[in-house]
Amino acid sequence: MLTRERQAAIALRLTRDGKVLAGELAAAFEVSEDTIRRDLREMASAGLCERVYGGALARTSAPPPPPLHERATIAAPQKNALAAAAARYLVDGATVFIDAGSANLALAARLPTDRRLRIVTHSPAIALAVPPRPQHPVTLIGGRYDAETGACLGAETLTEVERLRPDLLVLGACGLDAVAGVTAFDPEDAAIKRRLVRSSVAIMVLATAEKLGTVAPFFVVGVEAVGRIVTEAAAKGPAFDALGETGADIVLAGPIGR
Amino acid sequence: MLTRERQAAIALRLTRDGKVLAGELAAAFEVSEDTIRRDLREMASAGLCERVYGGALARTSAPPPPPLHERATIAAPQKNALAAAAARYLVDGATVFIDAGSANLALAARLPTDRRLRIVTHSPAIALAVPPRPQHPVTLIGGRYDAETGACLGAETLTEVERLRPDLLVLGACGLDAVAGVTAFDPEDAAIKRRLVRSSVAIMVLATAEKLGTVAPFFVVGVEAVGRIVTEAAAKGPAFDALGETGADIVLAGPIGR
DNA sequence: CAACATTGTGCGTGTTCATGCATGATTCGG
DNA sequence: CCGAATCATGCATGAACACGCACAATGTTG
Repeated sequence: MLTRERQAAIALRLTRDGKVLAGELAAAFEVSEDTIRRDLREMASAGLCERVYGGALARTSAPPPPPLHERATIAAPQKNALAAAAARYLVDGATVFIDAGSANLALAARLPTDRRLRIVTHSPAIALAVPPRPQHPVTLIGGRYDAETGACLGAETLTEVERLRPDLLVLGACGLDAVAGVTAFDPEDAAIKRRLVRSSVAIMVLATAEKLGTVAPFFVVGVEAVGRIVTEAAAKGPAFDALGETGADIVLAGPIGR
Repeated sequence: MLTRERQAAIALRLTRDGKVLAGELAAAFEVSEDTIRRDLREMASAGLCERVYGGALARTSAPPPPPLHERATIAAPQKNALAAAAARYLVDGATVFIDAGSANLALAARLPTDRRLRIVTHSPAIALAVPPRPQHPVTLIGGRYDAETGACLGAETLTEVERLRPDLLVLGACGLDAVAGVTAFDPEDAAIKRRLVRSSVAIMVLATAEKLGTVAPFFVVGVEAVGRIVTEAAAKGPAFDALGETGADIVLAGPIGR
């Protein structure tokens, strides 16, 4: 029996019984308990189960996706490169709505200091990320705070958002696909995004390579409405080519220092 | 049995019974009381229970307010009387938005059968309460369901709501005061209510006696915007008199059979 | 083909953990 | 204020554990 095969069988038992015992598994698969423990350790570090004394438990509740400030630390170089590339398209004097998202957070942190930009956001993390400078005043839209998306959502936020007419919307995308368009994980988030799209003059999306070609459950807007997509050179592939045919202005971000 | 498993079982008993006894648990799980005490200590430090002499109590953080269908059973005769009085003001052919609330639920259940009324609501309970009749078509507005208020709230709901122009809004009021106006317990609920008020032609509020003169945290609309208030004869008092001076049409509901 | 790297496994060793018991302190109820 | 119940703490014990090492099977390179 292959190791991966055995681990898959353990995962099956986990979902079926909610727990597994190390000794039990060792007997069932005719391997030593050490091997089982190694399996469980591996699976736990991959987030497939919770390791406890005597065995392992199935991951209870929803596997909590890392909050925004943690997402910001993964693939940080790529996101900084995206932000640097996107920053070139922020025109002096514009009112820019920055949607929630880790790539957008990077943009907020490295706004070009040589241009005046009025920043509006419904994400507290982004509001905090903008370095305090007189040329970059920040307006934070409030509402019911949702830790998952890292933004304020709900009816109150929507009411505030619809009063805005930003020159540029830096839209966050949980998924970006030529056919499915921009999609989001949360229905409330998607509703806010849709409203933002309607009221914004121009739209720009920052998307790391792994977002391209992926689809999240809730539709926001088609790609044809997005004027500019900033992504990585590493993203080239079928999904990238399909996006290029939609007419959007695609900007490739290289390493920062280029 | 795994330690964590046992603690989960204890947590289950806690939520079910509200309390647990150390000796009882020791017998049930066939471990020493020391082990149970260790469990309870651990759980208490994790905030899962409150440690007391002899056992532990469930964390009484949020006292769960009774859901809508339970609130409907308290003061039911008064609410039915309000509903009967309010029903007289539903004009044939009107589109009526019925806001969430137990008094409004009573109204939905006893709509006058001799008039055609297009019912719109964002409360599933109210949609279900309307007896299925061809002259009373029901439109349910969706969104994120909130069990506390018994209605759909959030950005999606607001988006749908603002497309409506109902002839009459039967507004729910958590508090009704001559000075503070109509107020609500939930900010999201209040935001939806405000939008409904803006788009409705006429507004009617059903308020039991105990609502009069009370104030909830979130402002919805001043009393001057409410065209008709239906309340109980038993409500007469200072708060009632103050309301009368605002110019609203005050309707007193008597016992049903009068 | 031979030498080498990689991987999965089992075993030995020392460590950590869960548990029950003993002990003395604390709390409760009368 | 006293006895009984309950508790926290320390300790002993055995089970479960992580780690390092050896070995075999397999794949890789020269």
